Amino acid sequence: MRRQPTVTDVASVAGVSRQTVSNVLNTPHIVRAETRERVEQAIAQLHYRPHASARRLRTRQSETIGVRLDPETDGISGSLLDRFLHALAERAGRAGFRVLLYTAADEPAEIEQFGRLVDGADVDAFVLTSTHHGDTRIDWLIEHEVPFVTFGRPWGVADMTDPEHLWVDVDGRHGLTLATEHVLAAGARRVAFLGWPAGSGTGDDRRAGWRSTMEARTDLSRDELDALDLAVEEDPSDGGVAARPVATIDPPPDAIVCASDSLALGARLALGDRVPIVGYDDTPVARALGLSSVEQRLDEVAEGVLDLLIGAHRGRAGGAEGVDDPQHRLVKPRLVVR
Amino acid sequence: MRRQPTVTDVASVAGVSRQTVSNVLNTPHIVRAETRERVEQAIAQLHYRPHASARRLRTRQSETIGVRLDPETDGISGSLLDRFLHALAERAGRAGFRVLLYTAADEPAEIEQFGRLVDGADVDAFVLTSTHHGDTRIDWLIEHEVPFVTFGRPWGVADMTDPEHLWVDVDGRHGLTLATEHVLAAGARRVAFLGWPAGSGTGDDRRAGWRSTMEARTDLSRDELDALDLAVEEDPSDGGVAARPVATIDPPPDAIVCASDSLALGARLALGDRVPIVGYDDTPVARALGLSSVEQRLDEVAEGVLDLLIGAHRGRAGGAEGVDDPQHRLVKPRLVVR
DNA sequence: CGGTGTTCTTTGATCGATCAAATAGGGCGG
DNA sequence: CCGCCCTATTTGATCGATCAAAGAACACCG
Repeated sequence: MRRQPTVTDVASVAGVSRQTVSNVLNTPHIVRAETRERVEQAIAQLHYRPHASARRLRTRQSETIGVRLDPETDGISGSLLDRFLHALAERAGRAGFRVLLYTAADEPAEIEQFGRLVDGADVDAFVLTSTHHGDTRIDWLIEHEVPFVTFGRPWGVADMTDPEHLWVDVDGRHGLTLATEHVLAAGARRVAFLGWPAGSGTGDDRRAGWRSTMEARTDLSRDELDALDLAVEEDPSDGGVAARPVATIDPPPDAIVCASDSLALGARLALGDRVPIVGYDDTPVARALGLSSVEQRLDEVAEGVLDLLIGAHRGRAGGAEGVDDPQHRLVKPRLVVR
Repeated sequence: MRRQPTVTDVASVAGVSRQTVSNVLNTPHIVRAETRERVEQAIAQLHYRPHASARRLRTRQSETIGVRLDPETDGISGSLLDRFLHALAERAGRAGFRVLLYTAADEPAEIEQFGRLVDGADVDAFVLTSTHHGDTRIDWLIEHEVPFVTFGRPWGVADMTDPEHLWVDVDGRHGLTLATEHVLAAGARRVAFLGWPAGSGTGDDRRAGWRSTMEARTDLSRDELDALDLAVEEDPSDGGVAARPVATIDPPPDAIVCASDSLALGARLALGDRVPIVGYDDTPVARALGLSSVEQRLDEVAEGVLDLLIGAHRGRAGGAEGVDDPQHRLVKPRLVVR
């Protein structure tokens, strides 16, 4: 590893000054075309690459996004974060950003990390993935004016439209509408929903998608719907036992739409392939079982996250033109039919 | 975000010079205890944190490890990388290192990334995860003297003991020995192996574990063993169809040990729970199905990777004392019994 | 008391880039 | 031909830390 060339080296080869080289890299339009070309040749000839740390020291921007890697590796949906990360890293790379990982055991530890990463100019924005109501991390970030975007809506009522809190989320309600309409169109009438107990924002949102579709498209009574609405506590290591209740619905439902692939797997183990089942997340499990599943468009989520972040980063909120709510974005999921 | 305090601020509060503050942070033992204490108080009082980019510019070390996020999100074992990453990020954090993600569509693109990240002083070492025989990335890194460690052995014969190529891997052979002995101890005699076609280093290694155990512990003939040795091409989206051949073994085996949880899922779908099945990787799928599975100790792998990297980083190879081969480390997996 | 180490601390230079302000080179109207 | 403006380029200072070497303080000895 011999010494890297610097702007000064490039400058002397091109017969210009340091600053002109810098201008070619950062504000090419102010450099005369002919000069620019000479500099670019010198850059190519020397294989010059700017020294990122030096630039960051001066500009006070790291162009790096911090993402916490969740400790939760249990649950079949674990690979979701993985896919999201991949989409994020890829798009970030294209936009000239890097993604730095960090871990933290709990919220105070994570806030400690925020401080370290921000003060050290390692990171200039964060993406939070597992947010919850009353999240102290969000308060800290807002208070310290550190840009951030969350993947996931804040389910507290007032927070949802807070313009300081940028978020991107997937429209789970719409996802379950798609799933439910799909099985209805295939001839089912009594479609059951297998989800989690009320109280989780995400779960309730998905349930609402099923319920509203059933109300609109079928003539089932309120009681009949209640009987088809199953809520189970999920335990990733129970071998699908939690989903057993689906087998007790009497008479058996024509189809089942689930709030997760993990629940879908449980239903599949309890019922075999007699009843059509639709999962949620389109994980490898759904693929392996040949189940239809609602796919979260993680690439679009990642794109949204970056749009919002770059918008905020540039001082103004919002990215794409013509979007009604430039601080928040709801991505429509897609049904993968198998 | 008001101006961060700098070493100079700390110095003036503590009544010492910049360099003394720097010494307190980097080489505390050369500072007199009394002075050190005063400086530490000033640091705490001002909430001073060193500016990482400034330090990196001067020291030419980023204390950051680059890891590529694999595009392959298919396959049930997808979450493996996720778990590895988490373990790596966590341990790296403790050792004062950061983990930077990058993506690349193919090998040339990845090598391009190497250049960018190294020249920009963003990263000073890499961890490679999906290596293959004749990997050009490895040649590049060795040629450019960039430290790296691979998770996974190079299966080429000569490469395996190359002292320039540090690697950590999991002893898959041992894993299948554990799995096979487990089902034998439970009373099985004719234990089948469900794996991939010969040619993949990892797959052959696992097969060898099964085969050698069967040869040592049972009186089955060579032909009988061949009949129990199944190799199938795996396609993550086939709904477990690839594994169907397990149902055709005649007479049916007493148990099946698999080269992956994904294959185990296929076997499970083909055979139901009549036959004990042992998977590999201990993914959420195995947990959900209640299957025993061989667990790769990813935390130990991550630890090994860091040991080797830090060793190489400090100029001498190797980490822990008393390890016979300081450039390579083989982690013993563990059988999770369910 | 001067010389000679030791130990601890300070000073000046530097890493590689960008910022801010100054300078050169035209073009053009008066 | 001068003055003015505009554009393209250069110069000096700076970001926040560490390196290398010089300086101060003190003890010990002949």
